[in-house]
Amino acid sequence: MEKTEKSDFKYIGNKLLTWYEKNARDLPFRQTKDPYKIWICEIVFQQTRINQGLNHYTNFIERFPDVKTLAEADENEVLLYWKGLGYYSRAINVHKAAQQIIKDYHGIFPREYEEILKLKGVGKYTAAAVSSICFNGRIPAVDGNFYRVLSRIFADGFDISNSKAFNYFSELAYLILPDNVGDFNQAMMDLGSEICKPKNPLCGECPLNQDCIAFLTHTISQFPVKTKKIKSEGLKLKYYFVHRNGEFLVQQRKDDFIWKKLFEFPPEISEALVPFIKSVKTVNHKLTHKNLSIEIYNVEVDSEEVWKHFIDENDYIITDYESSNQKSFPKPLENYIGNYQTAYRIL
DNA sequence: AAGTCGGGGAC
DNA sequence: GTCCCAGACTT
Repeated sequence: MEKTEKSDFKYIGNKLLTWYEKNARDLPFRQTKDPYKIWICEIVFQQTRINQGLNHYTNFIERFPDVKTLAEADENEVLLYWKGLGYYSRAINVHKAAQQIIKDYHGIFPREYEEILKLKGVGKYTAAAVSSICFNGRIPAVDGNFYRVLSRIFADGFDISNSKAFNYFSELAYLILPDNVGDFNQAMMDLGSEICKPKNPLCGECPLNQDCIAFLTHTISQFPVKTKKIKSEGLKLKYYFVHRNGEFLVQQRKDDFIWKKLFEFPPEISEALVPFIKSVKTVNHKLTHKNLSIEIYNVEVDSEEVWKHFIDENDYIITDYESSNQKSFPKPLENYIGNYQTAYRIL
């Protein structure tokens, strides 16, 4: 059996580039090769749809326009700009990486793939993306789009949930890799999100449909192959919204679990203080969006004396509706605060 | 090699 | 409801 030469399928990559010249999405980060901006963009859009993260990206770049500004910023302010995006370790890591660039690279963004890879929160995908887009690195930025597009083009049944999928589909990507790898990587993103979609792909409009084995054999629905993952058990959380005269108590989470370093309401209150609270209302916030249910006890404290007890005997932080905007809360709690603020102002 | 981390949109 | 998204990190 003759070994397949890499150049045999390179025309596919070139055909994709031709399509990309006419059909590239007009996105803010497409007009720059500043490695800082491309890096931030890649981090923001990890596991995140473009429409969902665009405002965050724009605001983040506006507030932290370069490595130095980001490195010198306070971590909580970085988290504030990440509010609502999810995967908050990305914000923590991106902040650390900026300091890493100042310390280890004299503030100059590293050009080599291996060096970029050393940055906190930067994995093989992101390193490849920055390297190819900003420094002409010849490395495919293999992500979920690559898995899907390549498995269809080659009608390849390799399980994309397999840990080895990254290496496997990297090999396939090299088969079709054209000269302009930076544009190629972005073209694969656009093709994957606009044409070669997970469900109901628009094969009729696909520039590669005559090169796609799955399309030609009418087996598109069979690719990619992905084994199902067992979903974890639902998470139940309980909070006390302890408030008085428009002020309420919060504390900051650790970084070892969900919602890293975000602010939350007290998850418990001391038994001794229970008799002194004015009223307790249970509000069932059915934030079951995933498998998450949150129970919030609305605790209004009547006397100044008891209120001070709460503060003195715990490490809670007093905040109010106005200044809570300067802290990053999990989305469900942010919604709760917003709703309660409305009610408070009306009453 | 498997689990985990958020939130939103499509279906 | 389920699935998926410009993945990386931990164990």
